[in-house]
Amino acid sequence: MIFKNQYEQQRIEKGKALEALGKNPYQHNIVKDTSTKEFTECYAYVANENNQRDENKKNTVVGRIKFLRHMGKAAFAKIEDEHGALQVYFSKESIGEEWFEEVKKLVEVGDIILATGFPFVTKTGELSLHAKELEVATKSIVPLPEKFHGLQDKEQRYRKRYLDMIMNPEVRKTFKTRSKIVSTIRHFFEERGFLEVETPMMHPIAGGANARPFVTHHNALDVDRYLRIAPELYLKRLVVGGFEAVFEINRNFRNEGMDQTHNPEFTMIEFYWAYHNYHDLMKLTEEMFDVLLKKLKLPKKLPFGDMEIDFSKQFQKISFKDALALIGKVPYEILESRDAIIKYIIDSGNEINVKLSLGKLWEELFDLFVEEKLIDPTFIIDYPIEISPLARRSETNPDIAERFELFIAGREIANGFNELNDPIDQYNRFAKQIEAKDAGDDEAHEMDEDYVQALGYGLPPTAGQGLGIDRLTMLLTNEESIKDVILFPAMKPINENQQETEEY
RNA sequence: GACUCGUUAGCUCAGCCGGUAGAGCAUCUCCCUUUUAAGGAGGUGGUCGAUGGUUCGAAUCCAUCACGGGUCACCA
Repeated sequence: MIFKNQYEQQRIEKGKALEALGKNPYQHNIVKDTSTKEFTECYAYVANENNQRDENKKNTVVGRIKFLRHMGKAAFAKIEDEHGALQVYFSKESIGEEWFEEVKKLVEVGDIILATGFPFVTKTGELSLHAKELEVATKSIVPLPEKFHGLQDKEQRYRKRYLDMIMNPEVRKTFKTRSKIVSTIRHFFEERGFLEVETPMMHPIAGGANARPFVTHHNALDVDRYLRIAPELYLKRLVVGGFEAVFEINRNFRNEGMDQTHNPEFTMIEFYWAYHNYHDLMKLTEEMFDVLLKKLKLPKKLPFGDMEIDFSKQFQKISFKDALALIGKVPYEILESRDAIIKYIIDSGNEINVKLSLGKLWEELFDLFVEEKLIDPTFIIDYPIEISPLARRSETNPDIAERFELFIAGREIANGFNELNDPIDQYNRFAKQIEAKDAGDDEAHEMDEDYVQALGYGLPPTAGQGLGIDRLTMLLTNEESIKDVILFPAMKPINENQQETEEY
């Protein structure tokens, strides 16, 4: 039996008692004509009326009881709906003696009630609804957590997000903001002529990023499929096909560790823009942040944790190499020497794999000395080619990719580049990845011949970018854990031995 | 994966120099017709995350396991 504790049993009995009185504890066809927010806004004038009430008005409000105070022959219930809260007053006199006595016994915190009556202001000055009718819309069986401290336990908050939402209104606010972020971005791209598309989530080859994929099996075809780690290669196929500006906002899946900034499924927007370059992308990204801050009514000096992020100036642009020297304070003169870099890293008290190539060592230096210092929005440009397998090579410097990443608050937020569209070069880079894979790098890209084939038909000059929606949301809602911006974050199932499977 | 902290009533927590459990809120029974975490009186409720061990005796000490938080690693 699921509802086995004494409180739940008691509440089930109360539901039955309501039924015995001819009151369905799970009504459906109830009519609500006013939200708590509309009620408080509409009747603000009542405070100025002579007797502090307007008995000519009649409204029906529905909400979940969060507080309930019985005072003998009268009672106050604070009800909450999606947009606000309202105090409902009812008494023996107002709803009838018999029903009042039943309500006293059978209605409690957690229940969803419907109250009909007129607006008035209490002695203490709170605009309230004076109920003439009171009905139970939904009887709640499981008691709510304590009213003052609410639900604190993070595990319960993530596992039972619905309860978290009932108890913590700011959680609802965060997810509304997330929704607004997504819709703002969607409109931003649509307005600029981008076409939203949906590409496969199940891939025969996991490509477009360096990550371990989830594997599943398609029975009818008897083949394994990989949950996508990135939509990149499909979106670029669409550009080959003639869509010159496309975007997709959807989930990626990566079979890796979880922490404050990583969830196995996370949301990305990727967009591809033919006949544009990565400088256009950076400009577009700045515009997008501008629009986002305006839409969300956020200040240009955005607080985040104990930082303040300055969006009032143009985003800084600095090359990868300059960032190492100027921001990371790594001496310029060691940057061309693998041995010198290795020595520098070890001397600074860090461990390093001495087999790494120069490009990978630069990446290590960046992660160690630069990334966390990039608080205000900063584009790092001109990446080493060998850590950019899908990016176009610079015409002036073959070691450099025409690529940027955007960092804010010490974190990577976006990654964009001019797309590699030379099919032969792409084939060779895949081949190199295969070698790495054979050498034991299980995150190296796989050969995707169909993709190379697509490039063979001609991918126009195109710039493409990916931006993590979850991390963006963290930034704009000032949340420090990705779990706080994902409605149902990944959690380990509770041990089966401890679960009961008795029948109800 | 490593380290670390945590898991006690429905919820929030105390107890942890070993002697088989406490508070507040909630719930139950009363009183109370303008309360704001309402108030007053009295009650119910817990195999102290699980399994072993040490001990005359374990919520408390030890070990293993489960789940969670944090840090690190992995990971863009």
